[in-house]
Amino acid sequence: MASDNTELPHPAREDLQLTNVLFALSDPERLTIVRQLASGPLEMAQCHLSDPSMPKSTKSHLMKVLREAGVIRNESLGRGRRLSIRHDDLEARFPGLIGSVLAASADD
Amino acid sequence: MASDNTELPHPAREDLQLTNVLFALSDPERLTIVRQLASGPLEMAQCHLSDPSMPKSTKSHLMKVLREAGVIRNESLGRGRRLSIRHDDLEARFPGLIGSVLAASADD
DNA sequence: TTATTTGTTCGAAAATATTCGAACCATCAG
DNA sequence: CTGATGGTTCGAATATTTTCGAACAAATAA
Repeated sequence: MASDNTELPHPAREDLQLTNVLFALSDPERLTIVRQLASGPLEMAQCHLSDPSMPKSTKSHLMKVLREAGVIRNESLGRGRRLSIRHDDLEARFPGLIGSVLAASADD
Repeated sequence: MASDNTELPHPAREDLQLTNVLFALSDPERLTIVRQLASGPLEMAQCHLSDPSMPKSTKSHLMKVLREAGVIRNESLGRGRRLSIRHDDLEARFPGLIGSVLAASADD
């Protein structure tokens, strides 16, 4: 095959926009996702939402917003997806930001 | 007069929600406002937006979102309004957050 | 091959946010 | 009092997000 159809587009580090990142993190459901990824990469199927009955298309959309903002990485892995926080890129562009958000969201 | 009609409601420190704060900061125009307040309180009339022709009702609405999220304080002062960042409250609830946002937004 | 698991994408409906004029209110100057 | 300045609030139009079913696609299991 000529191209890998399963890889999704990710913004380059230098294209990350602070307001996009803040917006992506400003939704409780999306923040829940990011918190689960804080301790390390996770397969999407193991990443649970507050509402377990949420349709997969909605879950996919939440991931899309986070990915397009540059908050998470979404790679094809076997049958599913491997999700991870783009720590290095976020830290390089917005030092301390993701850390303070995660720390603040810890005590809820 | 029995009550001061000119004072607007502000959420208490313990009621500040991280996602509300992130959302308020996720708009470029609102972030511009907050950046101007970073160096100290400002009278609203001296707080300029990127678009100088923006109607005052729109400007007032931007301030409302920031105030209701608990990011800024909006007090009546003489004929106008005195705006300030709620540094202490933000720092108490979300340590380091506002600082990293301001630092990240500095180099744009 | 066929079926199952795991997700993405599309399109339309519903929910939210934004924008802005008009009306209104308070303060200060004259 | 009258007018000018500085701002809030309301309502309606517009724009953006969110939600979710249906259709599709890739990888694995049987």
